[in-house]
Amino acid sequence: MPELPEVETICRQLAQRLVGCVVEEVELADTAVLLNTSKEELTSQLVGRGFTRVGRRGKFLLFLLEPGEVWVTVHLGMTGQLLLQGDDAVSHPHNRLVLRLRRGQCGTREHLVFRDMRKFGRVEVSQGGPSDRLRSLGPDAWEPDPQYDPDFLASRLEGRKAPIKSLLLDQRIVAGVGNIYADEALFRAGLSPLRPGGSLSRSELEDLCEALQSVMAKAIEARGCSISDYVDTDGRAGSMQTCLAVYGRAGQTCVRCGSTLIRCVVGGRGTTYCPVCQR
DNA sequence: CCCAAGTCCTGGTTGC
DNA sequence: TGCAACCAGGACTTGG
Repeated sequence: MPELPEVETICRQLAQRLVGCVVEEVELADTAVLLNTSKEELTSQLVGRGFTRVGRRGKFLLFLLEPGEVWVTVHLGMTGQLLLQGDDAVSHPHNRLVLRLRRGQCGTREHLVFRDMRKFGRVEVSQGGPSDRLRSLGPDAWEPDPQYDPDFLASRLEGRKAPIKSLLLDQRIVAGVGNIYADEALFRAGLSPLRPGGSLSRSELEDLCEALQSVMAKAIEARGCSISDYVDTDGRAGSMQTCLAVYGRAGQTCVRCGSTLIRCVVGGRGTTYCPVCQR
């Protein structure tokens, strides 16, 4: 389940290892991964161009290729993986797209593999800028985004009656939060996931802001959370799953007060929280 | 058979 | 009354 920390981990790896590689060949195994992009467009825009920059916005990965400012925007969906493999790359039933690359003039061969079991991931090619889908995103729920602060959160939550958990998952409000870190941040902030978004006080908003930042920072440090399918570009798991206080722990005891953690459904999403610590 | 996930879409409701 | 904003729920996908 790639959320902001998992995508950031992948982004950092690819920024180091993908820049300087030129696309030699495109192997598309499933046209359904393409969004607003034809198979012909994918090939003609990528072959012969080189990666010059790798970035992230929310849960989206952004790749800039030159010459001609060609952008590739990737969303990993639920189970998407981006793997960087050498000549030992092998075919796999869930490989959707493979870019065969060459590093430098006569350098080594690499393969950038987009693998996705559940088929929710998407790849989009565009010129002059990344995907239009980025336009509706709120600021990243993480420190480096200067727009992200309690004031902004307050303005977006004012008057909202939907549960705060659902609003945190709305990428138009803040970007990068998924089901795992929404539950974890609400636990850290001592807030019930069921609270109407507009009912949070100023100090509660500050706590929530701080909780999101601290949980994101810790998860990035742990190189992500490997609950089900997530791995980094080398296929290695992260370690954040061992640090989770509530997600996946329904029926177990609260690490803070010892009460039994409750599971319920909020906005159609499984939600775990402590009925004593979170009010 | 149902569950999990993230995003998009739809249809119904609320509030100005 | 009309309209936009809001909210809930379903579709999509497939292995466990």
